[in-house]
Amino acid sequence: MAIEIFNTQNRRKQEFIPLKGSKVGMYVCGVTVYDMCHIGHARSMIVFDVIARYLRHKGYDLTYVRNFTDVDDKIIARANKEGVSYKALSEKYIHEFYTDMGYLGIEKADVEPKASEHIPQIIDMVKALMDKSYAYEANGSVYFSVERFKGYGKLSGRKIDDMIAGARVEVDNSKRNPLDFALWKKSKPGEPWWDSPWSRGRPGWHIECSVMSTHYLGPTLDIHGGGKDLIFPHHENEIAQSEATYDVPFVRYWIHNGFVTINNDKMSKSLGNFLTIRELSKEAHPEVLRLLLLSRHYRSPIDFSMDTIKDARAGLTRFYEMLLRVHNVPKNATKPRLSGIVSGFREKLDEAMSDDFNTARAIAHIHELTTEVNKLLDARPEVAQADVETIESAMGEVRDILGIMKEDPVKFLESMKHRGLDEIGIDLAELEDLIRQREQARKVKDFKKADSIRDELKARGIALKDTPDGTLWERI
RNA sequence: GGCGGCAUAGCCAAGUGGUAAGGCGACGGUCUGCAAAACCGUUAUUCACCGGUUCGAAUCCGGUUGCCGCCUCCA
Repeated sequence: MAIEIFNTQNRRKQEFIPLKGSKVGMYVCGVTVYDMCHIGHARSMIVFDVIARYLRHKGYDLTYVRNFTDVDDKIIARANKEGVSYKALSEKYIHEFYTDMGYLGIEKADVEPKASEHIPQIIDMVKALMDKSYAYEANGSVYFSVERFKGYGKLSGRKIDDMIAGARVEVDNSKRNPLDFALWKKSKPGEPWWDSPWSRGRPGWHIECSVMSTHYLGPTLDIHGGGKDLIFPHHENEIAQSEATYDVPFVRYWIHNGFVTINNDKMSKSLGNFLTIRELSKEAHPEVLRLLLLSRHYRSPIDFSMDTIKDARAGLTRFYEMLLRVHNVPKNATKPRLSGIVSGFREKLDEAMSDDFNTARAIAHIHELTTEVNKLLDARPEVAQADVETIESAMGEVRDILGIMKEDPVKFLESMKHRGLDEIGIDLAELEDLIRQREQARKVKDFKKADSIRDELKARGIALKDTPDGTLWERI
């Protein structure tokens, strides 16, 4: 099934046709490494991780490039404040980034370039823009002239005149037009610098992405992604720089993900509603976070709360319990029972994902699959040996595309239980003792005592279930 | 002020012209000592509001209201 992608450029879904057959080049704006990553970064990384996984699953030969911005005003400011070099600071947070990505199960990109390691290429591109009169020098800095680039504003749907009329453009006397942006910044004392024809300075923010993307993927990218907030000015400026330099379309498909909000507000430090991935890793299993962040379409805002975590946890538990059930049921069936259900599921999964990476619909299909399998096993609790492989292969597909269902069901369900136990402050030995007491009471039909133990545990957040194999517990 | 987005049941949420997916919750049932889990059934004649186009609209167009984002660093 052909993939359709919603292209920010024209706000329509379009069939995905790469420039060079099955070879696909995708560039995603990574992070500026001056602080810990938050849940908003997690969403963006997960969204593009899933897009990369799906493209590969569909057989595309993908080259995925995701950069680190490791020289920039915020990094320098923070490094100076902490009395360390910009390099030491950025390296520290790159390390933290990898820790978080590892936790979330996000695959590495094929190339992860750093701005500071591409200074010669950046200088070359600035030179080229100077030569073509798209850029000018002023006081040792170099600016891009937005008026010289005829398509300026085409991605974000803005007009230069309208923006100048707006009250919030910065005033900078060295610029010819307030919207012009720095390609090269002359460094102040105490800031990192590199020699250039214009000054000892450092690159502007936007130029690094134009340089590194084309350096690794060529002048036209199939896909360029990032958060919605990057549409203007960052991506608009990238288009201007790149198309002015190479005279070919910069990007075929622009993909932008929506924000994560908390109580419907964008996360920001000033609002104090900032949740880091590190903090969350104590609260939630990584697959729960992935499921939560993939449960809404990537372009919509997603609101984050303890309730939505709980929903995601319940959903994931349901999937693993179904999987475990298939494993545990007798393998006596003479004919496979799950093949029809599973092949239907795989088709629907592909249909959902090919429709602009609709992970929300894909997840709904996993729920439907779960219901159908449970129904079948309720009617007759047995499968054929082949059914185990069938369900495993379907879950393997889910794992490859969405990055969930990677764990052994027994281990997952156990870890969820124990994670919950710590949170509500119940000691495992105490719990097991209470369960034993209740078993004894039930044996002698002292249901009053049995029920009171169950009620007590329920009040403390533990639900018991009696099965033919004994009493099981789980957190409510 | 300019540009853009969103408004679907108690909650989360899919759905861009063909007669409202999925999950959570709630209620009834099967099962159970009773429960839980699982399964079955019920839970939006209707998609913020008002007009219009159409044989037909949650979906397209115009307007109104509310919320949000971008225009300054931002995933």
